[in-house]
Amino acid sequence: MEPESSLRERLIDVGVDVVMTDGPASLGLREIARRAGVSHGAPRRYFPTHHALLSAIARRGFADLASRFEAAADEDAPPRDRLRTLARTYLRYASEHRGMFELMFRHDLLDSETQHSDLPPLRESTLPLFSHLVELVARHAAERTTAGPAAPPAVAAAALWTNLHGVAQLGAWGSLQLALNAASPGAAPDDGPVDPLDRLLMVVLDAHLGPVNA
Amino acid sequence: MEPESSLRERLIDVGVDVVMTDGPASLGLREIARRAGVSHGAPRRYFPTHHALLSAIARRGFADLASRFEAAADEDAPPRDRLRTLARTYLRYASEHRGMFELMFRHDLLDSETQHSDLPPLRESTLPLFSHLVELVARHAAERTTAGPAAPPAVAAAALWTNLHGVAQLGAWGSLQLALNAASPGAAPDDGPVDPLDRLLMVVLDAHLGPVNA
DNA sequence: GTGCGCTGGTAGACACTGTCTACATGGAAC
DNA sequence: GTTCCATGTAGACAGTGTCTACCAGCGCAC
Repeated sequence: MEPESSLRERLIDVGVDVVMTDGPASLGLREIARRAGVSHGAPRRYFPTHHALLSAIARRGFADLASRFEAAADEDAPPRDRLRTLARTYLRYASEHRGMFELMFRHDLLDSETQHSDLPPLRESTLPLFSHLVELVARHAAERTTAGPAAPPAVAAAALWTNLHGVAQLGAWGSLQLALNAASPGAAPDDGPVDPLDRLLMVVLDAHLGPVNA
Repeated sequence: MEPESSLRERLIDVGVDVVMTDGPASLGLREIARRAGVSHGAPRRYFPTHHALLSAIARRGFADLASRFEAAADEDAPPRDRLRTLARTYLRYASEHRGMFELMFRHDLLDSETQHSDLPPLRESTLPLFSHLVELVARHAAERTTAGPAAPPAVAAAALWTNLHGVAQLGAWGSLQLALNAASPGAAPDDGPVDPLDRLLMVVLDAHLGPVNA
């Protein structure tokens, strides 16, 4: 029923499906072609190289993530709440779409610089998100009345962003759970009233945005 | 002159050299064997699989990093200073040994779980560092007199660690510089009196450890 | 209507990879 | 002096990404 779903889109669809279920290791060019039901040379008509196809798949991931941010945004909420849901959305995406998230930051598999049609290069995909983050952080800082030479919003936002990314990355690897369990052996794996990663997120937000009761 | 530098060690040496200069993409099994001057089947005598050899190379990286921490440690300095040099050491290592750092966290290339001789599995390589971090964070928190229900040291340390890792990762990719430049277009690439990444590090430390003048 | 060219896909070759297996070779133990 | 084992060689195998030649349709000028 889809209007002439040209092979180009079908290849990306298949790739998205593969990376979601089996991870980037299964994203071979021939494998994608096989699952799409075409010969191994067919993708070449639309993507000059393997990396180009993977980049198109990753682009879907960035677009998906951005749409989740939009869907979860509540324009009327105070900046701090908006930042919290933004952070939660980021971490949820990373943990629920582990394979895609991994691909999105595997710059050795992507053409990060070159642009293929009239789209901007992949590396700039996170820029709109980042500027949004900067704006929210700036508004939050403006509302807080604590004095002191606050860091420029861009730097503060970068600090928060890198922290979220680090949590996502190390959490996806499992190192985080390992380290936390090793450091607090008293607690059972998940007997606490709250998910340990969620507790970590609260600490992270408190660190970058100040305690909630200030 | 080396006393019977058995091929096992030589392969690791060559691998370390390769990953330092050309990155993990050039760490093919046959490529390493070629540069070591042996046939492509030789490594199999010492490493049952390609991933095992890569894991041994990554292990060198973790050991190197740990020794740098030891070398830079000043036992008598206050916890906050020690944390700062630790953070600096981490980020310096990541930026100066980009390829090795990348390999160390490419779990798809490593045998993170299995142990090969009597060594602990690779995934636990960061545990000593982390417990050290927990200890320093705890001591720092104890010295600070600000009241409030501080987070448990393990969680606070995890928050700091993930932040450092995120800075290292996104910094290595270049996204950080891109984002910061895009957000503050007034500043020339490097006209500030201080390296932008260093400034970011200061903000990160302030966020997790409290402002320096408290 | 009959060629023409072009678009979109096929199929095979090439060099390369990691793994496996059969085979040399050399030195030490008995 | 012979056997045995450790160490390395060399070839095969399936698989990869890329490149190139080919080929089936199809619209379209003439």
